Amino acid sequence: MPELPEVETVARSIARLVGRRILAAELRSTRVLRGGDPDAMAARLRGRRIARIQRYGKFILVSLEGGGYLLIHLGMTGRLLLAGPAGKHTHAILTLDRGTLLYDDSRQFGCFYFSEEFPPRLRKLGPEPLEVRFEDFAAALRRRHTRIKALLLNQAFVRGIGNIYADEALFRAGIHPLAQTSRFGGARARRLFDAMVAVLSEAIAAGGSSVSDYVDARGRKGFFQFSHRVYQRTGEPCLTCGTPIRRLLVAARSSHFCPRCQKR
DNA sequence: ATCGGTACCTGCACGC
DNA sequence: TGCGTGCAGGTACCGA
Repeated sequence: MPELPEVETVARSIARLVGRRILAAELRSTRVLRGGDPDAMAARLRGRRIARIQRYGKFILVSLEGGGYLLIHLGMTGRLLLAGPAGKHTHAILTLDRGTLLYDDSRQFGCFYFSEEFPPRLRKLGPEPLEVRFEDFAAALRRRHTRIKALLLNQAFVRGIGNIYADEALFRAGIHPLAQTSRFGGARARRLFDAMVAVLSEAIAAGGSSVSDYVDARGRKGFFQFSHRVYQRTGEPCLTCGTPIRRLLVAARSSHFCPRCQKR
């Protein structure tokens, strides 16, 4: 579910937690703790005040006063909620001096764990797509030898783009998902960069895409799904030319595109 | 060092 | 009703 715009929306919806103190942590799943010991982590979280909440691509990093971090990734089905009730797939419950924070994730592809050090995983991420300079983006693009769809999904290239926004950006740029990146000239790089910035900005403004069940921390749905032009529109007419939207697998992910508007 | 495929998990929609 | 299949916003890990 959650890509950059959804995670940004969630991060904003929990921004009010800065300054709150964690009174207790109940950690139920070891899987989302990434092998950490639940009791030890709960003990490290207890009593700490939340100093800062930042988004890194699709990760949310909660910095704690006095050191230490809470690293959160929503995976495919993760939710951070400011109110209960806890359910079958609630893996973490933080009781704060005012309020509660729940982490819920049915598929358990996400994570929610305490880290003493700044998480090394975050250092391996590429730049933020809404912050990277065009010149750097274009140069990095030409250095890679792969299919553009796979590259957009590679978090070491740019961080935060997932399947929805990769497909939507490629459609807007008129680029086929199988196009080879090493052959990108300045014009195509520019179109892709502009499309990526536009689609992510618009999606953030819309509160993200609620494709099946995504909601922010206050339970509100996004509405960017109504602006999708290709994602999950297989067989429906292209909004530009009327040609039926096609679907193919790239890097084992569904890719939706218009065979007429998007050239290789 | 990069890649592309597969595994990890649960739930849902669909056809039979 | 139930069962099998395929699909789903994610990343990590395995060989080639």
